[in-house]
Amino acid sequence: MPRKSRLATYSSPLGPLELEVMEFLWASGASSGRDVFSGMNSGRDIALTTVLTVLERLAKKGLVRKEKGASLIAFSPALSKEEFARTVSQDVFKGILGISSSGLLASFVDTLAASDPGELEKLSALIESKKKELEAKK
Amino acid sequence: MPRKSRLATYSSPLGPLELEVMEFLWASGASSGRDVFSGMNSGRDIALTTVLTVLERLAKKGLVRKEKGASLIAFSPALSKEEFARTVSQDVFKGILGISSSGLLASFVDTLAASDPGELEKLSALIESKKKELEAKK
DNA sequence: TATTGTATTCGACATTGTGTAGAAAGTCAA
DNA sequence: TTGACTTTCTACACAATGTCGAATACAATA
Repeated sequence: MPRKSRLATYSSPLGPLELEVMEFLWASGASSGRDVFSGMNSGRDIALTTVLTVLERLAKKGLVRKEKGASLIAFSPALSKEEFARTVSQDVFKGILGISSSGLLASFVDTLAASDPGELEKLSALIESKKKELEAKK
Repeated sequence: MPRKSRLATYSSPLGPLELEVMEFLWASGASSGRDVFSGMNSGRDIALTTVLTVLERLAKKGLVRKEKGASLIAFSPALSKEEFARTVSQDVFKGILGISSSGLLASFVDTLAASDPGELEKLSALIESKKKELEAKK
């Protein structure tokens, strides 16, 4: 029997190149394939068609919108960077929580602190308001 | 140029079958290949060798230890479920933080609250102690 | 010892996702 | 019509994973 689906736990929706393309689109908004191609100054030496293919696949995944502009076709992100991150992290968290929640929190706090200590404050605030929210619901 | 590495962002170390095997090992501790095979009552109809192969690959990845017991070879998890989750989440968090931190926190809190509200308290505590720790370092 | 019945290892094939890109077809202005 | 550029098609490569059968190794036994 062939394989059914992809990973059950932490979905990994994008490869490096795909992510690079998305980054460009998030930064620049609607762009033609060529724009993306020349704009993405990845160290690499990629062919135009490679970028086009990636764009196409991204569109198939619903991450990019493809619209015919005046003459050229324009590609634009279907989700903002934040929405995307949110969607992905939602899945990821669920997957990891499914495996084990203990230790996870500590890990999260550590990583966050290492990357941007200021965020700890925000997180505190979020927790407080979430707690209130839960109280209210009760 | 061929591809270099796997996903740059959220590594997804295990497939569904592999995870199933790990779950079994975490639950049962050291087991022979056959034990795993018959113990994993996955709905599926898998061959013994399939399980063996997975076990083998898991061993190659360092997630499973392979030891010759009395007669049979025994496989045991090289990391506890918690250690594993911690390792994975570390990577995952970093990946996602790299993409976008805003929204991520809210998402995390939401997911956590939905899965186990009690954990919010723990998280608060962790943040507090982390903040103190950072203070001290300064 | 030769036989039998597992245990373990090897090598293979299939599928999917991603990187990569040339060939072909389409479009439009000069 | 021609030429340059755009867009689509088709294809190859490679890694990860699921999936096994064949071959080999072994150990207890007839």
